[in-house]
Amino acid sequence: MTLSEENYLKAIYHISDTCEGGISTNAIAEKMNTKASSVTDMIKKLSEKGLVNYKRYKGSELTAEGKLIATNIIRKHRLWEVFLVEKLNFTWDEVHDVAEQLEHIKSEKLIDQLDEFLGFPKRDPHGDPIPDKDGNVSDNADVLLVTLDKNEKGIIVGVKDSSSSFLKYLDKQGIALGKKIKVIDKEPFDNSMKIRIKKEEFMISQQIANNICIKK
Amino acid sequence: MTLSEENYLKAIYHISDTCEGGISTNAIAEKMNTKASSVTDMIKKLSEKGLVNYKRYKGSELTAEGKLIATNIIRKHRLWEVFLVEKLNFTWDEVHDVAEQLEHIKSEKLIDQLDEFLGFPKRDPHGDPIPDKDGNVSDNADVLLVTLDKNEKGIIVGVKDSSSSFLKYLDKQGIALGKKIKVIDKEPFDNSMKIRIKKEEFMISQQIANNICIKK
DNA sequence: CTCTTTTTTTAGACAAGACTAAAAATTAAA
DNA sequence: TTTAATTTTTAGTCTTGTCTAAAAAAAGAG
Repeated sequence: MTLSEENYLKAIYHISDTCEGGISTNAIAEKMNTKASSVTDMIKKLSEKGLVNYKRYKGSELTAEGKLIATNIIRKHRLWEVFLVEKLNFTWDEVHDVAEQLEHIKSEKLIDQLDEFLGFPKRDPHGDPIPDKDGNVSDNADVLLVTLDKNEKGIIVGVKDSSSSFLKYLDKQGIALGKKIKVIDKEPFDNSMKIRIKKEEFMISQQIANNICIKK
Repeated sequence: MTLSEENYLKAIYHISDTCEGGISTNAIAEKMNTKASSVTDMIKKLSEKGLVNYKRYKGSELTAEGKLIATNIIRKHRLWEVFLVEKLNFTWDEVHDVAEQLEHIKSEKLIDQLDEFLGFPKRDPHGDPIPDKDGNVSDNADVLLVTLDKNEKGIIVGVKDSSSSFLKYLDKQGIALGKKIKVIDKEPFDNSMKIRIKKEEFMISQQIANNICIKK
């Protein structure tokens, strides 16, 4: 696996998350910041290796093997993000570029031990789930509110913090299980967000958004 | 800096440690497991970038800038080795290949924070000194006995462990400050070594060798 | 000091991964 | 359904880092 091959698999995996069926060459090119012709070349190579299913003009799809490799890279990426934030005092917006490099380090022992060292975390600092070794990703339907981007919406299905003070706060704001929620705006600086619940719009801090589980 | 460029600088730095003057193209080729012609090409490139001084047929030498880059990579390598051994339960013979990858991760913050997280270690698990950010390497003349390879020799200049039981052991074996010592053989499996002091040959364990300081 | 051996460099080629420009297939529109 | 627009692929080129084979320089031997 070259670095480039790994990045293609990861890109296809991520696009597959939001789109159904075969992934278009153009979509991959956009994600990878490259040209469609380059994508075609690489897809052919990955296809020959049995990592994607590809038919000319019909788009691409990861095979089981390709998907396993992709989730493994994502697993590594997210574990490193946890490490950077929890152990090395990175803020959650600083981690991405470094994790993007670290995710390509090849050593099974390294990642297993890192996982243990971090206490087998379930989510990365952005609230995204960390896949297990076999590529199982804990139901992606449930995510933390904090991971939603501007204009995304979902339904409140749980909270992480269940202290009474937190729950009282939710009550006061009219935040309750089963309510529909939409992100109106998101402030990149501190990840506070303006949300709407039942025509009512208000601001909440990252800390709050970090503790609310959403089904997309 | 590409990965390959970094590896060349590192190789030249390491060869310079044992040899004086300009480093021969062949020596670099051997260290890099490549051919002399490839080395010539790369050296030219590094020379144009001002990282090595190079004259046709006369060998190469790192410039101050090249040396700084090399020591920085070595700094990263050795810090990661400490991390792997101290935090992730690697044994000291397992760390090299992984550190070889990690040393190329680019992030100043990462390495600064790692250094702090590890408590600003002075040596890696093999006893080699960790360069500081400015490329200063603490006097390389003193190393741990355990770092010597087969056939290397030196003079005993200190011990790390000064418990009485350890010192008694040394006494009994005739190991004392100022004695000349030569490594006759080294067992890769457990890093135990056969050493010679004054015509007397005997075996010592890695644990012992780890606590004896040598001036080469 | 000349001839041989070794070392180093040049010249030309190749694989990976990217790009541009042009051709082919698919999709959309009239 | 026949043309127009878009998407995808092919063909050919470029760069990086490597290689082999051959030429050039330096070092060693007689």
